[in-house]
Amino acid sequence: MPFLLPQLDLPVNQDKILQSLIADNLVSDPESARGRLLREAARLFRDKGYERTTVRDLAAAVGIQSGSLFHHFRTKEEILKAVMVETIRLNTAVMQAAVNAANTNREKLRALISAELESINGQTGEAMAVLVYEWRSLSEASQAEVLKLRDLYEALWLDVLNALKRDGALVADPFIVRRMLTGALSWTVTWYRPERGGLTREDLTDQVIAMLGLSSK
Amino acid sequence: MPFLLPQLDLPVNQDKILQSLIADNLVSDPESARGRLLREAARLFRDKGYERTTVRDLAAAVGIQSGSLFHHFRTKEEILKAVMVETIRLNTAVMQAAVNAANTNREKLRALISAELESINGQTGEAMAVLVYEWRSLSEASQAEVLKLRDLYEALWLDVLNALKRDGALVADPFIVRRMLTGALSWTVTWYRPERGGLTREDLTDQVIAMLGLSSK
DNA sequence: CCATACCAAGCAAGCGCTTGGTTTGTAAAC
DNA sequence: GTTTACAAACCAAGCGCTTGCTTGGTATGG
Repeated sequence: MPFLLPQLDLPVNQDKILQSLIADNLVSDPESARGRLLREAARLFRDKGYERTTVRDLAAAVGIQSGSLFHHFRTKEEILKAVMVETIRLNTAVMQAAVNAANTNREKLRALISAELESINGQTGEAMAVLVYEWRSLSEASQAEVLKLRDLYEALWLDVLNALKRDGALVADPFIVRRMLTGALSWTVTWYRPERGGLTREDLTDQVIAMLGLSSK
Repeated sequence: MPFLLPQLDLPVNQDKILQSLIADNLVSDPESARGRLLREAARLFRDKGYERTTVRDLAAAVGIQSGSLFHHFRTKEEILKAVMVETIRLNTAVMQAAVNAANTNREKLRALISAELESINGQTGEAMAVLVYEWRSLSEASQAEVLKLRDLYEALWLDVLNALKRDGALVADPFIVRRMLTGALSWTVTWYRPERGGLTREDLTDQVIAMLGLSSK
């Protein structure tokens, strides 16, 4: 399957990937007016939900009047869509790089799990939570657009899981495992607090691998 | 730990449990005006989200005027809370019965997984989805109330998982496994469609057990 | 007779978004 | 090097509508 995003050098350099995407106009520069708004929007949408977040909240978060928002975006929903689209673009590129950097299928899966945990609980965490939990606030037309991008992302996982199934390392169905992992990993956003508590992201990755019965064998 | 809900006969009879809870005034009769409203509210809250669901929507769903709602509930939020509280009461009782009906710890875990999948994807599915995904729409005071009930529910899981850990059947940390399972199982509501597709609930339970490396050994 | 359940009407507040006009950054024209 | 031109970015004000909820009154069943 052809993959259109640029292939990047190893090891995974998240900042380099970001710069590349900004250059291609696929993601907004976080320091631009648009980028700052999207980051604040992601935070507000996650904290209060899309519906409870008003355009006045969004405007206040970046220090402008509510009406001025509509100079940058035609509707409030367009802001939500932009958060989702840019997030999924960035994360697909990062995950792709993580997979490329790994050698065995086991390592690839570990890289995917670790990278997704980082996506969910790191810098892009707010936006990832929005992507997962505000899905139904998007119009159907927008859902279809985002879904196409999401399919690319999911293909990364399924390739690796299918390979592990062929190897005999995985017993359960790859589709189902991926769906279970989607739920399990995205749910960490509700309870995992790496800053207070000894569990590092790598520890958590180990736990997931152990849960799947794939520990270092 | 004392458990205050009534212990019921085996095998698990969901209807009997429901009748018992209705008698104790812990859950509304689904055929009463209040019960019908709560069922419709759960459906609407899940489909459109709490915020997008208006009191006019809720009233129309049971065929009354919007103002008349406030004869039964003081605020819209009280409706959300009632949906959550009654759902968690019912499901705790059902799960408790399911655990009691099983003999080994492996069977108990299987019963819990199967029962939670039933809760999420069966009759009470709408309400369970609301319980999971509309949490932040509750005021903090209400959250604290519901949290107490949820702790009872979670204790059921942790007892079984801790026992499996002691047996050596489980490698990963019980707390983490439970949280992963919470995410994974509740996420099924977004993709699992038992009616169209060969995968039965028992099949899905098998897959989860297989994923955990606990298959019939 | 009276509480319970409801209706018809509408209020105050907040919502997304529009409008008309002003400031600001930039770059060519002189 | 100042002037002119012009679009992008923003403000102040508010419109039209929907929201959760209230009010005063009317059926209905025991």
